[in-house]
Order: sequence, then C-alpha cells, then structure tokens
Amino acid sequence: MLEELTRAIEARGLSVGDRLPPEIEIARGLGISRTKVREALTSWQNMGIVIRNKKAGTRLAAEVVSNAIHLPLTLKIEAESMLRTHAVRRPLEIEVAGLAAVNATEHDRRIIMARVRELMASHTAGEDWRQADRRFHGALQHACGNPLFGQLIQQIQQGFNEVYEAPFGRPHIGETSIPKHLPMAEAIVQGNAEAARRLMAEILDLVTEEVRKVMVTINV
Amino acid sequence: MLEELTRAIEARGLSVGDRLPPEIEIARGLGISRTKVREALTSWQNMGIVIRNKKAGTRLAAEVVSNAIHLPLTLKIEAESMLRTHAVRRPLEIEVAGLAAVNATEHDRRIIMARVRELMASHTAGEDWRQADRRFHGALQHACGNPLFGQLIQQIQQGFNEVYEAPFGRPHIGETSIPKHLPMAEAIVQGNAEAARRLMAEILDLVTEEVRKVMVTINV
DNA sequence: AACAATTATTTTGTCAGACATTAATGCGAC
DNA sequence: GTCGCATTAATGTCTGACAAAATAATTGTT
Repeated sequence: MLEELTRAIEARGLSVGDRLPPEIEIARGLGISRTKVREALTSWQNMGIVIRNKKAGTRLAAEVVSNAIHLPLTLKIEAESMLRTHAVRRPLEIEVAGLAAVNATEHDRRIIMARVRELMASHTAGEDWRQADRRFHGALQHACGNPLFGQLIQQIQQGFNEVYEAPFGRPHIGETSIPKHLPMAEAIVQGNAEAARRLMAEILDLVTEEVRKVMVTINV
Repeated sequence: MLEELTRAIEARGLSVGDRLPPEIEIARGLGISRTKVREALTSWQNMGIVIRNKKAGTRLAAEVVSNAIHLPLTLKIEAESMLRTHAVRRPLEIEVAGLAAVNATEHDRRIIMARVRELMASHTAGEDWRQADRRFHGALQHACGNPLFGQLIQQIQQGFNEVYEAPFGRPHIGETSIPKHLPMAEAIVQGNAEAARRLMAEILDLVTEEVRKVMVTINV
C-alpha cells in the first residue's frame, strides 16, 4: 500500500509542500478503500512525511523516495542509507551483546538458545530467515536488562524498514554472518561478555561488507 | 489515545509477551471506537511495540513506559533515553550544518534566515518555540543537499517524540541554546562550514546539559 | 466600496456495523 | 496417537454515514 502510494506520488512529480488528492480520490484511483489509504497516510504522518489538515487536505512534508528495485540510482541511495543506519546501530547492538552476557537470567538464556536454533534451522532450510533474525536480536535486547536499548534499536530500524526494506529484503544479504550467530549466543549464555561483544561486532561488519558489495555491483 | 492505552496497560501490569484484550473490548473499555484503537495499535506496531496476529490477538513486543510526568523514576528513564537519542543525532546534525554551509542555494539561504527570525520572534514573544525550532532544523536538513540526513534525523526523532515528548515538552528545555541559532544561521549563509559545525555542536551540547540538569533535579 | 459577520462547502476525523481472512483449537475418524 | 476437518475467535478490510474544522463564498453594514 505504502509502495503504491509512493509510486503514485512519484509519477505525479509531487515534491515537498505539494498537496495530495483527497483521501477518497486516492482510494478510488488505487481501487482500495479509504480505510487503507488513511492507514498508510497515518503511518506517513507518524514518520513526519505528510501533514494533514481538515479543509486544506494532506501535504507532503518530506521528500518521498521510492524503493523501486529496478532503478540502480535508487538502489545505491538506499544502500548508503542502510550503511548509515547500520553505523548508528552498531555501537548499540555491541553494547546489548555485552550486557546480555552479564545480565541474562536463566529464562533469557533458554530463549536465546531457542531463537538461535530457530535461526539456524530457518537458514539451512533455505527459508526467509529475516524474521527469525529479528526475533533472535529481540531476545538479546530483552536479556540485556535495559529496555531502552531495545526500544532505540527497534525504532531506528523500524522507521527505515517501512521505507527501505524492500530492495534488501532478499534473503542473501547478511548470509555470511549467520554462522557466527551460534558462537555468539553461546558466548552470551556462558557469560563471556568480551567474546559476545567481539562476535556481535564481527557479525555487523560482515553485513556492512555485503551491503558494500551490492553497491559496487550496482555501480559498476 | 496512545497515552490512555499506555496507562491502561500499566494499570494491568502487562509486560513483554503478554496479550492485550481484543480490540473491541479495549474500545468498549475506553469508550471509543474500534477505529481509534486500531489506529493507535497500528502506530505501536510500526514502532515495534506490539505484534498482531489474527486469532492469537495482540501481544506486547516491547516494554511500555508511560510518560506520566508525576513519576520521578519514569522521568529519569525518559531523560536517559533522550540523552541517548541526542547522542545519536549529534554527529548527524553537525554534519548537516557543515554540508548546508557548503551546499545551500540562494533560495535555501533566504529560507534559513527567515526561519531563524521566526524562531527568535517566537522565543522573545514567550510562545512555544518548538515547532519553529523544528522548522529551522528542517530547513537546514533540506539545504544540506542530501535528503537522507533529514530523513534519518526525522525518523530517529519522530519515533521518540510520540512516546517521549510529553515530559520534555515544556518550552524551557533548550532555552539557553536559542540565542546561538542566529550566529549559526549566519555562519551557514556565509558558507563558513567550520563555524557552522562548531556552533551546531555547542547548541546540541547546551540541550544535553539542560536535560542533565533536569535529571539531577529529579534525582536529588 | 470596504470590511465584518455569517453561511456554505470541502476535506479530514470518527464512528458503527458487516463481512473476509487467518490461525489456533477441539473433535472425530482412522 | 495422529491426521484432517469443522469450529471459532481474533485481526483485517470495506462501506456508508455523520462530526468537526478550516477555507471559501456570500451577505449585511457602514
């Protein structure tokens, strides 16, 4: 839905300050209900992309960038933005790994091992392991004892996912890092904070490396 | 709406993994329509706070922290989270200031000066200057030439605003930094990147300092 | 004619109700 | 006991109506 809206806006060449058609016309134009249009617009409103006023209608407050996968330029921009997000997350995730090694309860440890096993299984089965990955990292964030880390990371990632996830949604990104998850989980369960931090850093850097490769592939 | 839901959840003592009542019951309980409840839950879903499943219902995926101003402990947690957000934004905002000094067009420069004048006017008039402040920084982000900076900052801030803005919404936070905005705007308009970066850093650090003061006040 | 007050209109915001879809659960046949 | 089917309880979607607000138009007054 957000994607269709994005495409429609790009096709019209709308930019910051411009007004969108009334909700009901958008709905008719896309052949969906006003409910869905409103949901998408509310999401954009929360992200600060549009401003809504009663009689005045809805206006763009930020530039809308499509995640159309076929455009090399767009893909490159998205790769850069992903690297940036990653750079912000990196120190947080590392801290989470270290804290989890120290603070995890017995219950946390069981969940962490269960999640990492799910991740490995999902990966070896050739499925889309992204959700399993998210759950695994979620377990770490919960185990670290400070809910603020988890909230911060999730909000940074979440805001981006909605706009930027599509092109990198294909399962092969981050694949090299998967095998490192098991040793890291074990380090956390054993309470080895130093090893946990080091392995988390290695995992994140492998992902970064793979995104960079995609960029090169695209740019050449 | 989100606040009421937050309070209701706290009152019930729900924590991560627990299930919320069905939407229709929440609606009845709060005396509002299911539409509004769904809107609020969708917002939380986008922020990664709840997970929704058809038959299984809605479960908490992250701890919900009320922004009730009367609780010292909560306020302290929120102050910490604000400091963290600030630490993430700091390097980005500084980069934006530097880039804006180099890349701003004549049009951008006029807008920046207009916005900083609005900010000063709003402040001397004793009004709530937060929106003017946001517009000013938005102008800088637009002028810096790379829309990704603006999007990143806005999304980091936006995700937090919804949950954390209330307690620090009172206009006095950041007041000492306001007078520094005019010199910074001038530095940018004059193309002095170094000065722009330095002044932006000073502004951000003044805000940090004020948040710290609030924390001390609360903790003593 | 200029300006103020009032009315009309357009658009978002909210609501209620119905139905579709999905996934857990219970039950029965094998 | 286990597989499959029906049940069912929840979210997801659609429709239509009305409320609220802000702009636009119109009317009244000086």
